[in-house]
Amino acid sequence: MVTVDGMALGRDYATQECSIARALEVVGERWTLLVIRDALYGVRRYNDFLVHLGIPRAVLAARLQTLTAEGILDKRRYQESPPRDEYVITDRGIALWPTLRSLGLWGREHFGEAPLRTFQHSVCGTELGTYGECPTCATAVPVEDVVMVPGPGLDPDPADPISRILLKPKRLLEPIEQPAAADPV
Amino acid sequence: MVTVDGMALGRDYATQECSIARALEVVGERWTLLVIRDALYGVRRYNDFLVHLGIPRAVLAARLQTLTAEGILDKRRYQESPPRDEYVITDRGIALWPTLRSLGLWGREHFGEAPLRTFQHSVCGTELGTYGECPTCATAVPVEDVVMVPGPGLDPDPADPISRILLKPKRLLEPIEQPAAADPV
DNA sequence: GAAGCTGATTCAATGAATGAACCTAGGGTG
DNA sequence: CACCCTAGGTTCATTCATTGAATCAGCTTC
Repeated sequence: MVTVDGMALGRDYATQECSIARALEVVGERWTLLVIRDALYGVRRYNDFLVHLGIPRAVLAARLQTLTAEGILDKRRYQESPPRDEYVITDRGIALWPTLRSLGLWGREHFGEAPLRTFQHSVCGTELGTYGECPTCATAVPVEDVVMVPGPGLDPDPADPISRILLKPKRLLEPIEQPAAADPV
Repeated sequence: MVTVDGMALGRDYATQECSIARALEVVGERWTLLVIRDALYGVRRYNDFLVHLGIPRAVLAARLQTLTAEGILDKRRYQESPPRDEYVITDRGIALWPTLRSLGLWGREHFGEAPLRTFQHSVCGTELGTYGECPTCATAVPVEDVVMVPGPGLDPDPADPISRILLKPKRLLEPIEQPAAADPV
């Protein structure tokens, strides 16, 4: 019975007086930032996260709950019969875009061979800078004005349906289109 | 086959074709980003990381080894007798500054009460923007021109000596001054 | 030669992640 | 009604990572 309410010593970064440590307590767990990335891409449903991330179900359920509790995702009912919920990213989650943008750019520059996806300003088509700004327009670009454009490094025939949908250019935050009916090729 | 040897399936984010996932495979483990943060603050020695982070020794050793192998830290000898090594952040590690800056700002804005530290452009004193740029000078600020200034939210009498040194304003990357001799109060 | 500093490694106990199986509630079809 | 399907989970045994304490090794100073 070593239970301590909230956060126990040794399990978090409690001794760190630092906003970075604070942030990492919220989004620093395994899978969490990838869930937020997917939410920015427009993924909203349990099953879509599941197949796109290849995450264990138990971990996904735990992360969705934590992120909802932290105000990063918003769990909302999108149909009543049968009752179905979706997880929509909030402003607090959207505010992580500069972090994810710069992290992705770092990964691409230092570890990527071919650019997998580029992110462009929908107004002018310029690729975004390090933190998600537009070098051409010299302004911060609202996340809803960012277009994700798949690059040549992507697998042209991925296994899961969400990756297949993400092969087409797409605005961030825009919900991914659900396949209307089973219509096998 | 996107497999990179050294990473086993299921333990990493191998199925993710994404630069963010790639980056998180390198810096996404527990403690790793805090080690890099400390390295940016000028921490270089095993013992300084140890006492400042409150990290288990085994984990610190593992992280330092991984980060050195990934080219984020550079292990170099700083004295021969007795042989002593220090871990100095590389350009690849410095390139993570925008990520850490935006993550810290997010943590402060959404979870922090009082600003713990501010980061200013040494040339003009302006607080940096989201990704570490200077709004006044309208330029990207090299990390060595960033001054970390402690804020009012910090514990004025922290336990470990590194935190005590970090109570004074200090340029990033500049190595922390080692206490010359034991001089107890 | 005893003690100290630095930079580690080893080890038992705990906690988290994984993957497979199972569960629930509501629909749709025959 | 029986049956299968889908969406969104929970449960559980196994594996893996983290933790904190103890120990170690090289070198120096007293």
